[in-house]
Amino acid sequence: MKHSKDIQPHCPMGATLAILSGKWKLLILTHLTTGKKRFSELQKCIPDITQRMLTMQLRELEALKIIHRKVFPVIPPKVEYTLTDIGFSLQPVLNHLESWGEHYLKEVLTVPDKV
Amino acid sequence: MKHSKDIQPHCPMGATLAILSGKWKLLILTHLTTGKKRFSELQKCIPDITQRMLTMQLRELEALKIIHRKVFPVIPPKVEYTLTDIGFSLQPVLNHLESWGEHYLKEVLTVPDKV
DNA sequence: CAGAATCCACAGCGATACTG
DNA sequence: CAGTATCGCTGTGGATTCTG
Repeated sequence: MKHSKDIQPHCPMGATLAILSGKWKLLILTHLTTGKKRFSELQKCIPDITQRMLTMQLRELEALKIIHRKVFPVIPPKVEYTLTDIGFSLQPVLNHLESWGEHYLKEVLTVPDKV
Repeated sequence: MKHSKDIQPHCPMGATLAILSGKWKLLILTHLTTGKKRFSELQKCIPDITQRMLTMQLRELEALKIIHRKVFPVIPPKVEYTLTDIGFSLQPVLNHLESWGEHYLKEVLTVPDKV
């Protein structure tokens, strides 16, 4: 059991977490739900990410079959990223995560936090 | 923006992820959904975790108001951990995550992975 | 344009020993 | 029993430079 990236077929949670872990995957996924994006477009959407990280996370997501990478053999290079079917099926999950997050923040910020 | 632990009130996703990140939080949460547990009980439930890590993750979850820590001032010490209301509200989210994970694993393992 | 390669800092996690 | 304290490894992510 080296790190959390190892996906065991027996552990759905581990698989899910492997997909959601990483600092930028959520952002990338979110932006891809609005349609296909080129590498440079993603960079604009997520200004703080470096090329290196964007590349790495995209490759991971590709290996996990969450996104598809379409390379156009042209000069200058052009690559388009799209969600796969499985990738799209993540959307409701992400929404659920987000709506819970809102609920959580509201609750926690409401509680007077008695020390 | 140092690391992903920093929760911004504006980002529900970030909050949610901060809660789910960490190697053991899911396990701990899962075990606590079945009722209150003492420190030593959690250790038995999760044999591979070290005291240090168990302590750390529990403290994080406590700070995030996901669990409650009840200390009994007795000798020997006794501490009970329970889920807070917000902690309990996480359950459906976790189930959703898990069921998607199952779906995902089934799909991905099915696809012949054409290279 | 879309990356690959290299170098590096630091957070996460683990092992072990000690304590009220 | 339920923790601290200390040490160290390793992986993740960042900055920068180079390329087809």
